[in-house]
Amino acid sequence: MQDHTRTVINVFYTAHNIENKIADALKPCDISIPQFNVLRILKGQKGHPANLCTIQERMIAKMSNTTRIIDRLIDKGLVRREQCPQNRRKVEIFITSEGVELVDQASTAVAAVEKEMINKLTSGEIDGLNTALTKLRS
Amino acid sequence: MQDHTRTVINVFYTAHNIENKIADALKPCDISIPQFNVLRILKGQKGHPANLCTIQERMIAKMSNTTRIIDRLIDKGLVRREQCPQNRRKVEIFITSEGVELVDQASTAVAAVEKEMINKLTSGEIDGLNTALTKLRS
DNA sequence: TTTATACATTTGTACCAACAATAATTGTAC
DNA sequence: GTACAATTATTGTTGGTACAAATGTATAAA
Repeated sequence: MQDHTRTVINVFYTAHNIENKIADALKPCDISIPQFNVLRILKGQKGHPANLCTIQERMIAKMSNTTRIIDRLIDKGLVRREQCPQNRRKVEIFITSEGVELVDQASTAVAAVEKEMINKLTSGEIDGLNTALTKLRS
Repeated sequence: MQDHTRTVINVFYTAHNIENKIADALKPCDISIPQFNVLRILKGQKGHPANLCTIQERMIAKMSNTTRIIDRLIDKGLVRREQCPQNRRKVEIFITSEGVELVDQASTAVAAVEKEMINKLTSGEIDGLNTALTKLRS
């Protein structure tokens, strides 16, 4: 296999591996990674609601999917959706108290997994990794 | 945001970005990345067929999904499926001449994208990246 | 004011992935 | 040789993602 292919596969494989570990950590909370991300963004709003637009900007996925991810969070009672009174095109998403409780629990579990992985690298290696990844995308 | 979270997101974001670039390169060939991977494995068999098992081992996806990915390649006339005469539980997958032609074309396009990205890094950076990624998974 | 354009979100379609359950075949123990 | 387990592949279900088209609302232009 050629050098460039090997490195690309390494990035894929690692990302996939990390995703699996985080998904496993979220399993007791019964939420997916995208659902966790939405909850985390909403919690960061500190009580204020967020439009779909705002949520979308901070997620990797496309807008059209954000609607459906939120549908599932509503089914679970973790968020609430209301039409924005100032601009009725917009929709405001609120996190519920159940949602806050769950995202706190989930964050602890995810942070533990992340730390365990990152601790395998020196701080120099972490810097190098971040620099290389950013260059790859540029 | 904490350091470990930032690095994990960087890996995700980069992997996603690379996937998008490769998927775009495959668009003219009208195949997805998993479909391309199956074709590449079959071409590597150099004329011999491969069981689902064998294909599965070299892919990230689960067995159950490999069946359906191959269904789509059959629809496009790129591969053929036959029951293995020695062990009728097994299924042999053959690549067609149309499949070989397409995978050659696709490989060229993908390799170009990969090279363009990797060329942004020095060979030292590539080594460091590979080492760091492998450590992350270990 | 009517028309056009842009914005914010939703819906439809096709594909991929994880997981569980099932079917068919083969291997093994007795 | 029959009962049971293991292997190989398929199917069903749920959730995620990309892309295109559609809906409803707001704003600007004629």
